[in-house]
Amino acid sequence: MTEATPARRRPPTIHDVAREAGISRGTVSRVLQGGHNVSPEALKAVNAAIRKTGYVVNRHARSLVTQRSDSVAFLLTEPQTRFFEDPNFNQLLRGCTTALAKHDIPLLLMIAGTEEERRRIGRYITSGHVDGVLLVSSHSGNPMVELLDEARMPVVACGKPLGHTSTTPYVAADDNEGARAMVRYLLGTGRRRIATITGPLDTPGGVDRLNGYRETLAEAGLPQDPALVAEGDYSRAGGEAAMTALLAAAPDLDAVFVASDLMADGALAALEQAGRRVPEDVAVGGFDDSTIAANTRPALTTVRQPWDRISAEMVRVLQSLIAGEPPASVILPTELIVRASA
Amino acid sequence: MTEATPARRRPPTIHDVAREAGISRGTVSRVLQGGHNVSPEALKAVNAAIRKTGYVVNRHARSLVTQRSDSVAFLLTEPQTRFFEDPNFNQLLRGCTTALAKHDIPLLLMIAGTEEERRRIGRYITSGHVDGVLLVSSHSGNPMVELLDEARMPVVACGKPLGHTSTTPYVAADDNEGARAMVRYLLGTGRRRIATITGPLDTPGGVDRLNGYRETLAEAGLPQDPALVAEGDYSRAGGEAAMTALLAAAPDLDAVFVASDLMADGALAALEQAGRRVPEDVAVGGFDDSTIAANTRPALTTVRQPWDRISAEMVRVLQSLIAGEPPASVILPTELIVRASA
DNA sequence: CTGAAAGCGCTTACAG
DNA sequence: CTGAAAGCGCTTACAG
Repeated sequence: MTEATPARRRPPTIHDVAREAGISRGTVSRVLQGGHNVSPEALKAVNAAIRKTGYVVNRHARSLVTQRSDSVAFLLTEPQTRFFEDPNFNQLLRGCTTALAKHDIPLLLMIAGTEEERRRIGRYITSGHVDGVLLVSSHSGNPMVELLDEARMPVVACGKPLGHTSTTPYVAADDNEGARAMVRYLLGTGRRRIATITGPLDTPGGVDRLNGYRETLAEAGLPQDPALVAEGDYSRAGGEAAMTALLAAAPDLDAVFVASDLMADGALAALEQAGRRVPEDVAVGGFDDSTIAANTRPALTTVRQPWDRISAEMVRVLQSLIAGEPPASVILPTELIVRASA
Repeated sequence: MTEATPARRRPPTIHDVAREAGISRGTVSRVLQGGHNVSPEALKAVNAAIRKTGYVVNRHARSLVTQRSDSVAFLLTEPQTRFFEDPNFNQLLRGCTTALAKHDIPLLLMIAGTEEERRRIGRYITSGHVDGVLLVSSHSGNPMVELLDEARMPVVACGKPLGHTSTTPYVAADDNEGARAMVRYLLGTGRRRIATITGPLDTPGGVDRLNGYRETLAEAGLPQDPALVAEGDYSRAGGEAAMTALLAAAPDLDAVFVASDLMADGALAALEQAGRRVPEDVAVGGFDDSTIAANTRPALTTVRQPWDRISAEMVRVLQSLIAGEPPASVILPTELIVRASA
């Protein structure tokens, strides 16, 4: 209150740099673009002038002429609570932010929870305020997918978007093979009555992991018993409920493959409640290797999703899309992490 | 691959709207600014033209002349892993995103984990690419605080920044009173050997909650026993370790006030390990009322931080700062949530 | 390799 | 209340 607040000075412009370097603004700009067609002396003078003036490019001015925003939206379309409780979400968000930062591209976080938000965000995105979209949504029939597709927006999804005619490129872990690895491991430890708690069956992780489970049992010559399959919703409470249901339907189960760590944590609670020891009576395998996996009791044997690679690939694919290259999806291998629960 | 990709059409400009409405671009712009000094007929014609053309303002062009970016940075300066595991972080991030969205202001997520990131982000922010900063950092001596202060950047912190000469405005829950309410509650249930697991003592939540604990015991005429105080680090593992240490130092404790739910969850594990029943032998009180509080066993009695209000207030204060109003911090009341653990 | 100039899409005094 | 015009800070053909 006592000190006068000096107005923030206007930052130096390309004009200041040009004057300082004693050359034209066009040449300064050329240096900024990579220094092609610029003499070594000019290059040197400009760089010195930039350092001296503390020049930083004005992105608005640049964007106005290039018609690119050099920014990217990270768009959440899931019902809000779900994803904001999911430890995977944080890893993905952090990974994408970091990967983009390396290219000096800011990430705009957008949450399209309500219909109104969807409209506003749709308008914002399709008006050229971002160059592309990192799309996070797992449930099928997401209206944003169609909208973005029609607007010809470069989009890459996290996980294969289900229930669309459009073919949005995506990046995902190999859900099927991850599930197979886990079930093979459980079989290898002598388990024969292996149950599963799936993710929602309108999500790729729900479907593909269930298929991996089924195929592996079939290959081992084991029967498909409907009593051994329960659908969860990726929440802890959902995992607990599903486990309770499984114990009622198939009291003789000796293992359970759970399609997410969070649900597995809930399953552990249900098993404890039922007086089953883990892993002695029932082996429990999770999926994700999220931050909670090492903290469950017992610590969770699980399938690691390579979130660092997933987010890095999402950014890479999106940038290639923005550059006009044709789309391509990528599937990344998972890794079995053995701890105490199986 | 088979279909030709039509180039994205250039969006309509203010010029298209003006032509459509049969008036000048200046008047269109005035309508966009709120419609002051515009005749009802012109207003109507412009609005119709906007609808017809599907016009959306080009923010880059606008920012270029207004020298404002109409965007805000959400800046994380904590060692990355810490905050990305903290359930509070998600609530804060979601709340801020939603509150800003109502003003049509995008949130740019920035993570300043490494020294290099700090430098790059500092340059980005102080170059006018954002109008203000929502700062998340709890540990004292954060170098970004000084930097932003020198650059005269509008910034509001989540929680009082410690160890700075600058007086960055902040928004926080009433940590002291929240701790008092919990300890009073524990006293009210007859507990007399009440321990505490604090947050890091270079964070406001660490200090203020400890003070609230101490003051309440003193007011009740109880002695201050150093054996009843252990410092945690806001992590689950830290809570577990601290609880184990407390049990060794003060085996007769009958309650523990833990400065975060995550640490309380760890404390519950340690208590179970030690064969102490909760709440019969030891009452456990947490802090935050984060998403995990209802899922611990037993469910956690805790102090709710009003994250929705905190994030809404952070956005409000930041906007008033951007508008040139003088700074003001705000302290929000907490609420005691009684569940099963105490 | 370099400079002069046009233009990106807006806002905002300034006259009227 | 309205239009003409200047200008925000860049990039990019175009000549040379």
